[in-house]
Amino acid sequence: MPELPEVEVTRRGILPHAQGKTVAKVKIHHPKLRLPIPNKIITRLQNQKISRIVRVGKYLLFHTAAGTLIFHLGMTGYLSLLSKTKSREKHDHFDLVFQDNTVLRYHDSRKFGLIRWTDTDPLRHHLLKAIGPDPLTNQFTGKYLYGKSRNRKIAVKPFIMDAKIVAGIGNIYACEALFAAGIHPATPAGKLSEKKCAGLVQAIKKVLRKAIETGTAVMVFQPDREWSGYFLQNRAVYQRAGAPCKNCGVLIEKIRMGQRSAFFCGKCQRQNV
DNA sequence: ACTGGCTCCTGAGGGC
DNA sequence: TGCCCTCAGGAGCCAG
Repeated sequence: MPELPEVEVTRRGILPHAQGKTVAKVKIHHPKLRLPIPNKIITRLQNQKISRIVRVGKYLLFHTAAGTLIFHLGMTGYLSLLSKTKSREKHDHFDLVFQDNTVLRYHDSRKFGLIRWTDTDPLRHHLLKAIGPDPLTNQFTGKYLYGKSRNRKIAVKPFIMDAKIVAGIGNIYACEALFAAGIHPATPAGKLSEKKCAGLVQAIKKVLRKAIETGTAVMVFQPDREWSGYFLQNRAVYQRAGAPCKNCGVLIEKIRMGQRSAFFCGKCQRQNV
């Protein structure tokens, strides 16, 4: 599952190969995603230059003079750079063919991804307008999180996974950040002190930055090499149920919260806030 | 205003 | 070896 760090490493990887290039052709192979890929992008993107590629949460925005292509990789989506037309495989949905014949290809087996187009400001697009700040920006502070969490009874884990609060924190990094901050995932969000909120925000930024650094160092994104890296190598709790906590040795627990699994150390992560 | 549950989809993995 | 069942999960949407 591409989480925010994977999306950011994808952005950095494709940047030198896609930004500044002009789209010669758009090919929609399988339009069916979470929403169908709109046909209008074929004409809208043709002959447009990709001026900037920006990330907001887990969304990637490809800006052109005519409008913006909005990408979300969903659960299983990834982008590949191909030096020339390579034979298509199952679940290849979409190609951006640049004037120099390089191809940016979108692959997504579970079809949870999303490709949208907007002629106007993408931040006013209905998918993005209600979204909270990106966690790596200066708008995401302890004070902000403290203010948003007042009177909220929801558990802190689903709270920080709510895109309206903060954009793009998925299950893996929610678990990892809560471990790093020493907060039990079931703690009601409204019970967190201002200090705990500050610590949680710092933990979120830290685990995300570390994953981005690791991924950037590990992944060499170049034509004909497919992007497929998920940075699970240094996880402290995620999918480690039954294994000893790296901090205290107590066995990591797994509980079901809503529709998601939460992993945590019952000794290092407390509800006394 | 909040909260929890449903839904889309397919590959992986476990059990037998 | 192979079949079948269950599960995982981002996030928008909807009902209570």
